[in-house]
Amino acid sequence: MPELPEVEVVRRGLERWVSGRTIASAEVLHPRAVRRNAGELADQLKGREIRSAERRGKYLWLPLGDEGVEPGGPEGEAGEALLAHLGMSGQLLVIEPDAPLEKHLRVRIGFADGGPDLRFVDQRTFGHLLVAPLTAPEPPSRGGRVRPVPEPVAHIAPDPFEDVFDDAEFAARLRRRHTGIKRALLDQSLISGVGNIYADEALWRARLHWARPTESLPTKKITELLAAARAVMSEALNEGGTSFDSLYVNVNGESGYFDRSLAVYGRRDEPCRRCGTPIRREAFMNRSSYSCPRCQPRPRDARP
DNA sequence: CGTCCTACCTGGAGGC
DNA sequence: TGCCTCCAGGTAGGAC
Repeated sequence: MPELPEVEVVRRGLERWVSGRTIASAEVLHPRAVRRNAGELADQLKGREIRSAERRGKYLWLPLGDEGVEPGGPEGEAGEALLAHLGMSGQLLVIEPDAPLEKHLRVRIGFADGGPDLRFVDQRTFGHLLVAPLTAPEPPSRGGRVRPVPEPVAHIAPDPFEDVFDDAEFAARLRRRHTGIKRALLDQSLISGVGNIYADEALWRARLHWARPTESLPTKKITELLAAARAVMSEALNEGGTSFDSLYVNVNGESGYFDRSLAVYGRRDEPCRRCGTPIRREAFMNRSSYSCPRCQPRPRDARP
C-alpha cells in the first residue's frame, strides 16, 4: 500500500528515469485508469517533455513542457502536469518497450528516444493518471514562494516533509476537530501522506490510542505525534530507497518494504516491542487498527 | 459546513 | 477440487 515513503521512492525513480524525456505515445488499456480523461490522454501527452517529478503526500506529478502548445497562453500560465495517484496497488514501471505486457497494465507511455516505457500497472484500479493544469494550492500558505500543484491536489494539505508544513497551524486545526486522532491523521486535507500503516505506527510510537479525541490533545502530545510520523516515514524511506538502483520503479507495497521495522501493523497477537503485551487488532472504518493494549490504552472519552 | 459512511475493485487466503 | 466469504484500503461523493 503506497503511502508517502513509497510514493517518494517512485518519485525519485521517475526523476531519474523519465525526466527530460519526450513522450511519443500514450495508450490507455483500461478506461478507469484515466477517469473522465478517457480518449484524451494520448493527445494531451504526445510530443511533450517531462520536466521533473514532484510530490505532495501520496500524489505525484510530472510537469510537462509546452512543446506543441501555444506558449504563454492565458490558461497555460502555470502549465500542466501528468498527475498520478497509485491508489492501493498502483505501480509505475520503467521497462523496456519490448518487455511482455503486464497482466494489469492500464496505461503505456512510450518515448521519442526509443528508451524504456513508463507503464502504469494497477490490479485493483483505485489509482489513476490524469493531465491537469497547475494552479496555486487552495489554502494560500503565507509567506515564501508558492509551489503550483495540479488542480485536483489543490485541496490537499502539505505533507509533514514540506517546508510549507506549519506544525503550529496543524496543531491548532487538529484541536478544532471533533473526531478521533486516527481519522484526523488519515484526513488528507489536514495532513497528507499518512495512510493506515504509518498512522498505526506513529500512534504506537507516540503512545496514543486511535480513538483519542483530537480536541483534548495537548500541544506537547501533538508535537510528539508529528515527530513520530516523520521518524517512521523517513526510516521507511531510507529502507525503500536503498533497493532502488535498477531500471525499475518499485511501488509494490507487498514485497519487502519496511516490513521488518513495523511495530504494530499486521502484528496481531505478537508481542509489543516495548512491553511484550500481545498486539490487538480492532475494526476501524471498515478496516483494521493495530495497537498495544498496554502502551495505548483506550481513552474513556474515545471517539468512533 | 463538519463529520461519518459506503462504494469502488481484484485476487489471495481460508473454511467446508 | 471448487465454491463461498472475508480481507486489503485511498478517496470521491453522498447522507445527515
